Amino acid sequence: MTTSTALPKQYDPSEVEPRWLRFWLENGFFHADETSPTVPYSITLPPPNVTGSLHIGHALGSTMQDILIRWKRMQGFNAMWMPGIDHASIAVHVLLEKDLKRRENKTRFELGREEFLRKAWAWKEKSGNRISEQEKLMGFSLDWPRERFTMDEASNKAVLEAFVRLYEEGLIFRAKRMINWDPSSETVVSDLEVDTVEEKGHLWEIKYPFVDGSGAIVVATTRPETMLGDTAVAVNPADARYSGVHGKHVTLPLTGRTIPIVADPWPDPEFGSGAVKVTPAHDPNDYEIGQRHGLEAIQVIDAKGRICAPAPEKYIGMTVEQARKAVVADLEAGGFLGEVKDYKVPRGRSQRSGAVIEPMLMDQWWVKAGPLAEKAAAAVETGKTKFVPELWTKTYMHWMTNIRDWCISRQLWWGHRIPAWYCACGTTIVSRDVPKECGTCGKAELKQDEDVLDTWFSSALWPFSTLGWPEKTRALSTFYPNNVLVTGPDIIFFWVARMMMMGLHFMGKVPFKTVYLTSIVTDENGDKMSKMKGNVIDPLDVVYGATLDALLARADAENAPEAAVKTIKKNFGKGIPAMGADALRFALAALNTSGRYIRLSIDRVEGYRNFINKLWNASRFALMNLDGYDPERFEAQLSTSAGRQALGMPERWILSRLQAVAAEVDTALEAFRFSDAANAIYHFVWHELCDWYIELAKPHLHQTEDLHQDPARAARRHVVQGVLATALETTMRLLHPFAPYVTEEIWQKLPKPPQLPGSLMITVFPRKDASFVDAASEAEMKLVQDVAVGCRMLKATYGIEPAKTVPVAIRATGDRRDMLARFVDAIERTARVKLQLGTDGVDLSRPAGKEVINSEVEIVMPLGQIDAVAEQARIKKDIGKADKEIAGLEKKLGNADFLARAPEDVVAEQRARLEEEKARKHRLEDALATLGTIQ
RNA sequence: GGGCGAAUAGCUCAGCGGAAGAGCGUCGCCCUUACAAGGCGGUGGCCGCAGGUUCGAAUCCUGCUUCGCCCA
Repeated sequence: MTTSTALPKQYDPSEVEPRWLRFWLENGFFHADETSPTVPYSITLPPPNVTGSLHIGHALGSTMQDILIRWKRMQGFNAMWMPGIDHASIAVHVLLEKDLKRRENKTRFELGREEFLRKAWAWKEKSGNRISEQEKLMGFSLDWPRERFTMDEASNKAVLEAFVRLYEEGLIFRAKRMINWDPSSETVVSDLEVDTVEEKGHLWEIKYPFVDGSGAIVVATTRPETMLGDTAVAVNPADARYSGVHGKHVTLPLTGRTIPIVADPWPDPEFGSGAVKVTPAHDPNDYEIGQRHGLEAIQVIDAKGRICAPAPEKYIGMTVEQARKAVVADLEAGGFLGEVKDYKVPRGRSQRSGAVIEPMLMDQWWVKAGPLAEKAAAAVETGKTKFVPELWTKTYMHWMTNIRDWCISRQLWWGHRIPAWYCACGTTIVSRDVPKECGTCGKAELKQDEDVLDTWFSSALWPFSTLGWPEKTRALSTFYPNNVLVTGPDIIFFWVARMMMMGLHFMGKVPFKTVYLTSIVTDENGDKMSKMKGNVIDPLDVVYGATLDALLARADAENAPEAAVKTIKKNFGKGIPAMGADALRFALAALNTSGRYIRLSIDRVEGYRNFINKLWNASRFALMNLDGYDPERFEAQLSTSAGRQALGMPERWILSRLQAVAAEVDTALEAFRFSDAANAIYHFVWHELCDWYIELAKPHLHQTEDLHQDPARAARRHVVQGVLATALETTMRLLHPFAPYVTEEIWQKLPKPPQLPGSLMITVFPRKDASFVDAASEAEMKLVQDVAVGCRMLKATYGIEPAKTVPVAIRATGDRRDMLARFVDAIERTARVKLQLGTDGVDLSRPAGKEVINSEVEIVMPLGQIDAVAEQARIKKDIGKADKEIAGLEKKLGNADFLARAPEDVVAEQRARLEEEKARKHRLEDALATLGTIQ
């Protein structure tokens, strides 16, 4: 019979997802009320970078957050998930400047600050909206009315407040120190934004002649051009070769400058000649040496990375590369050049622009990190904030205890402008508002600092600035601290550490109680995904599908290299089929084990799409067979013990299993073991509910003409309908945080008691109900399954079609025989056999397949013909296995130490196993013997 | 150079002191009226190597080998 609930055979996410997304948004289910008296549970989404679109790393982290948020929301918590976008100062600069160069062949300086910022805001508008849109499509239940941007007015207010307070407390200061300079973007970058890579270079030896004409000292360097700024030569005081030269002076070639030789522990006698040139203005180690010896720091490289005065006229204006060649040529011409060797040179490169970093001495703004780090380290040490997986604690602690001051000023335009003003009289004013006049000299002509703050400065305030800080808002008191932060381990230093420092400083409390670090998503070969490589999997392509042409067109628009195009053709030759958001989300959860990487491929997602489809079809089956089902009547029946007794074994079994799964999911999620939770549901749905329960339910669900004349059958049918509907309904709740769309769709269609809320996402998350746990039914079902599988195996072994029903006899003893007697129909149904208990009437001398289930149960399947040799081989193999087991157990039990020292229950267990295994072997030998008499 | 980790089925990974597991793949047989995005069954492991602790080690300890990552 057909009903109006007939569903398509294949689940179609594209039809389902938009409907429920709209429904959830229109009903405001994602929004949390800060005045609610219920217990809060809050997470702040790591704000995606405005330069990009949602990538697979976001999809992973955000899916885990949504799982937590939806789970806790269903558990009755006041769950709030804070959305937002990050302004990504330097990344936007790199992107816009590149674009500017290509389209208009201009630099940002030619365009001007105002016009550049206009472009940046336009970019933000477009890109920011796209990211939010993508997050919605993934089904993320973010609290959209609260959405924020790290450069909006409220954030700016927070940034000003934080800066001024830290300045007043002496924790922000301005100082001339060695910094990392990116000459391509013309800005400082922090230590963390510089990657040191070994590149091919040379080691040059240069002779610096002694002033007194007594020869020359040889120094080794990888950067000869910096010699223009040398102010000393350093040798190790322990280096006997140079003991006579301390305090002597040399003439610096090409400049004629006289510089001293100093004794300092830094030079490694093993390196080069053992003597090094010292350029305090352009090398961090040299700067240290300079500090120790009071050396002058002479800057010879300017902000654009070009040689500048006081270097000799001829080099001024050259790039570093050009100057290196020129200097080396001139040294050689002057006879100053010694040996030149190939050498691997460690070189700093900007993570963002890729430019070679120039260490420079400059005036910049700094955060004094020491005192802040001390508290941040203590908070983790005392367990106020925990890292999951725990091993990241070490990474965090190591950095916190070796903290360096944080350079926060950037010579960029897109960002929070530093709230500092300078007066010609030399006064610096740091203020929340634009100051009208100089407090020292009264002059009104004040100039604001041109620079902006490091993006991470505003990000560090994010967990509380998003909740209204510095105002004392209700939202802040309700949702701070957050319960969890979910982010990647790559930004522990950049972000997690700094939120800890700022949160503790300004709020007096840690910003989050747990930090869950996600794995890194790689391609199926374990390579990091990158557009340059062409191995990226775009989450929305997986959700909606993409043709190869579409993928190639995009790669082309992004100027992807040839190799990337090749990889795309290879990896996605047939394009990407549409998987739906649920399949991707579930895949990410199921693959998210505690390893550091998740190897994702389309095939893996496809497997989980099949799972979603399986669930869909199980529900479809149920809905086709639930006519006449009355949820209230069934609920009433379950609430009485008499009603419970009326449940059949399979019903009690599946409800018992359901409790186990609910418990597993709960404990797994508590421990952030997303894959365990997902796999528990997967296994339950596929291998218990579908493979067994539904199969056993089928005969009882069958609608027949005489049903109304057979009250017992009708009652039985109703019970089975109820259990099936209940199991599915509970499964939808359990699965909802992982796969919100399909579960909502199915749940809405399922018949259920009327008092439930209007959406699955606001129902109650299942808890294990011990009253449904039924060990006896689980044991009985195990026996049914073992026997059914044994029958299927025999059928498969003898090439009998699975669909064909054949007679089998079961030899069973003791209570097993009684048990089996009760479940004959179940075995017949699931194994497709005609079952006879006992071997009466079976001619045991005729050919038969035999399978020993355990010491008490054996299957005998009479056959017309039998390949006795093959069957003997099969049984012998099984005997071999039993022999091995027996030998191992006997050895163990023959060990007096084992008997004396192992716990009693373990010994008893091993003894029981040995007995069981011996009996099983006996049966197998019988089977083998009978087989020998056939023929 | 310093630190952190990983080596288990063909692949990806669970298990972390008392019977070697899952998913995917692979190989058979099946369009059995929920699902071929499916069903049924099978195959497949010196748990990296060498020592040690223990009655008992994939699991704890030490060393080695090989691969990652972070910091200098």
